[in-house]
Amino acid sequence: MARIKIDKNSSRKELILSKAAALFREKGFKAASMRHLAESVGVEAASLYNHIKSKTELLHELCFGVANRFMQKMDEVEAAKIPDIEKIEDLIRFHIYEMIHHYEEVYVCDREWKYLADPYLSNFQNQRRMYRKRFAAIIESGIRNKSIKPIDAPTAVLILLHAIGGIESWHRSTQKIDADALTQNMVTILGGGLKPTS
Amino acid sequence: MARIKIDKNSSRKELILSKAAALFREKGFKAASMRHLAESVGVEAASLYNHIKSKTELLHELCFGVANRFMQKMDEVEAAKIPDIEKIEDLIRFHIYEMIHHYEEVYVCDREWKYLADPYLSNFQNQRRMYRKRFAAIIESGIRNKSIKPIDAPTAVLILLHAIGGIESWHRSTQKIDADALTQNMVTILGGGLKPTS
DNA sequence: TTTATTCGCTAACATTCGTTAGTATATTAT
DNA sequence: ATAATATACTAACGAATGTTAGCGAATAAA
Repeated sequence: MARIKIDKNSSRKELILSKAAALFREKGFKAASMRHLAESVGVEAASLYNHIKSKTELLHELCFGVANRFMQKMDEVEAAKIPDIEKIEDLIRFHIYEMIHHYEEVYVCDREWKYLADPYLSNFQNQRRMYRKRFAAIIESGIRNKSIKPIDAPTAVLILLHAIGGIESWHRSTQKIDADALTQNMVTILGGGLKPTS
Repeated sequence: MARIKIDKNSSRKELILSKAAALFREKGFKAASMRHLAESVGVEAASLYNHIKSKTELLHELCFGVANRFMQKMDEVEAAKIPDIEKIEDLIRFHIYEMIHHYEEVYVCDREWKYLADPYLSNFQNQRRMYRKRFAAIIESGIRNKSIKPIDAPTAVLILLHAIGGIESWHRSTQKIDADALTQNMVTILGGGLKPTS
């Protein structure tokens, strides 16, 4: 009956959350069972409920943890006094950074949010819609001042966000180039597709 | 005890397959139950088994149906005597076309293949790896003859494929631009990111 | 040291799952 | 009309699921 081991600065709940992120990412939320999660934590399934309220709560916390970070970044970028194209590249770099350094949570947030229960589900969807609108607004501003090609902004946002989601494949790839090179390549290709062919 | 209604040129199994695609897309493979599927077909769950072998078989057929179409297209494109950049745009257009016109199956193939059981799983993963390799080879050829920017080809493939997967969001969007415009926008952005800034 | 609290355990629960067996009805072939 | 086949039904199965109750051990507070 050994207790869950914890480092300082991380509660038992946080340990469970991080194991849950890894498991949900690997198996998918529905396929991941509390008994699997318990095993990966090193404990019996029932014991988890001394720390968490439900399986869904884990998903809530993971999804909103990620969503909040992205919203905060968007606040910063909007407030910054830099050209639109730099704002976009800044956001792209942030997405890539998050995808690389908080891989499991970001992936889960991206692919498993549909299993959230209302009212969290609607809430999450609204946040996501809002984020994309704000992203598109930056692109549209760039189009108006001719620093970005005249394209359909929502489509561009869609492409950018999903393209970055593709790092998932990179992350599991065996022969991966280093993270900086990856970032540079992505910014080149994605940014290059936006700039006008002068 | 009314039988499943079928149009000519489509067997009962094909009807079940198409309903399964829609259901797996909406709920995810694990969350979609045979009882849900039965309901959407208009029949009791057990009755499905007069037409199919198992739930997993449905996933097999959906995934490999899609995968085979893409492989065949790749054969054609490789054999065509056109510039590399056109090959790539051709593939991009094909991906977009498939995503728009066979939305449910392509989406399921893209996101739910991990629930395939071996040996289908390994088989599918191999095909996928192979497809990307061939795609990357075209890009590398384009780089060698200077018609494409010197970028990391596998990264570019990753971006292209996932970007197109983003049409999923477009498909469910309320205010969607028309399909041709979407295609043109995507080709502009993605193709533009590859061409050298002359 | 005693007391209170945190936490992990076993056992069990009600559901839901994919699937099978067995039977009855509808359609097709003879 | 009769026989054969295809297909839908009800009922039930064993397994797996998320979760709760209740008990004892470990830790922290007094």
